[in-house]
Amino acid sequence: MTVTINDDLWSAIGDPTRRRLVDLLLATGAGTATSLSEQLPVTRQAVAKHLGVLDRVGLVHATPSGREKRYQVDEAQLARAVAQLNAVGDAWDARLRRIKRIAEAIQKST
Amino acid sequence: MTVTINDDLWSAIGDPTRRRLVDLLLATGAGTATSLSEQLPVTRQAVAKHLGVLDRVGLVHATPSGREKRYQVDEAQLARAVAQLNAVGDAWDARLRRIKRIAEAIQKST
DNA sequence: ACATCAAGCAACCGATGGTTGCGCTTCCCT
DNA sequence: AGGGAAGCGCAACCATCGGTTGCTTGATGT
Repeated sequence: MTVTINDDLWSAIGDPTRRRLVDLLLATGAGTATSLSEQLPVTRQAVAKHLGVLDRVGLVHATPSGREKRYQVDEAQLARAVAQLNAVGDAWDARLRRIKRIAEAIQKST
Repeated sequence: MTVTINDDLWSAIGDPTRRRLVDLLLATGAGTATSLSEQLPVTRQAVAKHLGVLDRVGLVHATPSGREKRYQVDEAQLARAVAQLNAVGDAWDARLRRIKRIAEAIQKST
């Protein structure tokens, strides 16, 4: 039984830089492309692109304020993403436990 | 507190096709590039490449047998990957709950 | 012995993560 | 009020990656 997941959402958080971006936004509450890029080993433009894809999948949400553009995490969408992570993790975990159980049963019967 | 994770392992399971590959291998126990490609919407060569990266990060393990090359999941490594999924999920979940708690406290105090 | 099936190269293509460089708007400071 | 600095957006470019097609090579089974 394959877990049905939204590939867009998953691959959004599949990128390590974007994951760190989400981490930073969660830690500081909000940030701009420039402020975030100062705490990451990539340029502002790269951060801006990542914020773009995070925005597109709804994980993050921007509010322009003068010459700045503050981003912050969309909590509901992030919760959905976490749920998907858990779903896949649980499914694989169940498979692993089942395999182990069968393996033990075989071992016992020999 | 950022969760320390192995980016290689994560981005290995970040790709949707590779995730389905792992699913298939878990479901059927083992498979070759050819047999797996028959159950996926991609060519054998694409599957072979994916099996290559899964092999490189140790999520999967090949045993050549004649002209075939049977792959199967490395359970220990997959367990480690699942643990990382859970770690990130838990960290974000904790953050979300904390934000919600603070938000409620602020609301109450106004 | 020979056709067949599985795997391995190699070249190519589009998308993506990253960079540099430039221009434009908004702010702030004297 | 004017002008430099700050922040953003756009464009071109490059390397890597997921995917394809085409061909070769090696084991299998009649």
